[in-house]
Amino acid sequence: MAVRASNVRRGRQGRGERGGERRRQEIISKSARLFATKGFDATSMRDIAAAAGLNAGSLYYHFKSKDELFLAVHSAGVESAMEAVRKALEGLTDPWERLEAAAAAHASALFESADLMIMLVPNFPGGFSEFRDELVRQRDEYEQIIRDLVTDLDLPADIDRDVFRLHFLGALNWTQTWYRPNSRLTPEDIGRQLVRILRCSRE
Amino acid sequence: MAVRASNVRRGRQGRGERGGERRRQEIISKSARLFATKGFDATSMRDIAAAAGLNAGSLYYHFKSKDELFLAVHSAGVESAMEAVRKALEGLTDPWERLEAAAAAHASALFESADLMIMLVPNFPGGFSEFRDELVRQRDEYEQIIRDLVTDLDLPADIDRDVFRLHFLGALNWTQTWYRPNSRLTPEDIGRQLVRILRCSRE
DNA sequence: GTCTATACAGCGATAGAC
DNA sequence: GTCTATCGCTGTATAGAC
Repeated sequence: MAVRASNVRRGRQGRGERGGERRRQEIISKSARLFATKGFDATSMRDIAAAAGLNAGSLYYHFKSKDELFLAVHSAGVESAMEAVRKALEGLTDPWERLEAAAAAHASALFESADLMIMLVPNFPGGFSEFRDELVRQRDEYEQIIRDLVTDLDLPADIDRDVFRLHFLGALNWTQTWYRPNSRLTPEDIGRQLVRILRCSRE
Repeated sequence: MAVRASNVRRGRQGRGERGGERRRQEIISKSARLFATKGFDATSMRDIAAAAGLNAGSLYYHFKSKDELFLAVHSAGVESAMEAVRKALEGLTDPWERLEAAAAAHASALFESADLMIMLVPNFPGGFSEFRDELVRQRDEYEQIIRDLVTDLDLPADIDRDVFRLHFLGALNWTQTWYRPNSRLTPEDIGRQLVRILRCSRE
């Protein structure tokens, strides 16, 4: 049975969670950046330890395996994206405006929000049998938000809403592959452009 | 200096290329499937050897390194996609019709064309300093075809054609992540739907 | 909670027989 | 052209001192 996302691996230490939790967050953050840059397989625990200023063995005090660390990173990334999108939607009522705000927030989260991304997870690492369900569950929760946005859209009858949503998220996530900062466009611009492309001349 | 794509690693054996070339193709094909399924790093030369019915060491008669094998797979994938798209464009003149045909061909190639895909290559494997330029060159050659298609489109002035192309290819390539055969839609359907979404009410 | 040291598996690649 | 055997290295993960 899958674990609740936010409660994954908590409370190992007796009660002194003050500094330990910060350390844990630091590891997650550094791992996220490395996973996103080099890929999961190409990132070694030694790399992560070096980035976080620990020795390799010490990581295993906080996470009992590399896969579990990945799960924590994924969880943090999804949660951060959900929060960003929810916040961006506040007060907006026009369906296309809402989609545009979500696209901008998603794109932005992909690159800027601290270091947590991995929305993508093109193919989940290796076997991963134990955590696969939990990863899928996390992603589905986020996708539901987008699904609702698409439902509210006024689309021609011959457009499949599922395909629309998947292409929408696909284009967005793929930006990871080609977008580099210090371009003339910000991530927000990229997201908004996408919605303008999808929206076309409609009002 | 980079090697010509099609001539990469040819003519090792004296002149008996009859069976050897078939073997080589078989290895490329099986590798492509494995790379696409498990990722480059997670696929070992032993995996490939097993899939191709060889022993691990024998692979190095055909390819002098794993990176070089990847290059060959990538090259075959791009060339196959280019051919499919070029063929699909034959005789078509309407810009949106041409884009739709290209999308269908691209999506189809991603899943069906033998087993060569890896259009994607989200981030090229590891260091790859030696082959990187050649990989980028191969991809650029294909992207130029799409670029030309987008140039011919009649788009509103506020739509950036580069962003349009990248989102278009992004959505298409991302299908790899979610599409599974025996869905109610074929890859061609997915591609055509995408163009219909982009096209919207425009004519 | 972090360190050092290390076990042990799996990788890419090579050598040499056939 | 393929096999077997193996080298050297790097990876994850663990044990035990501090």
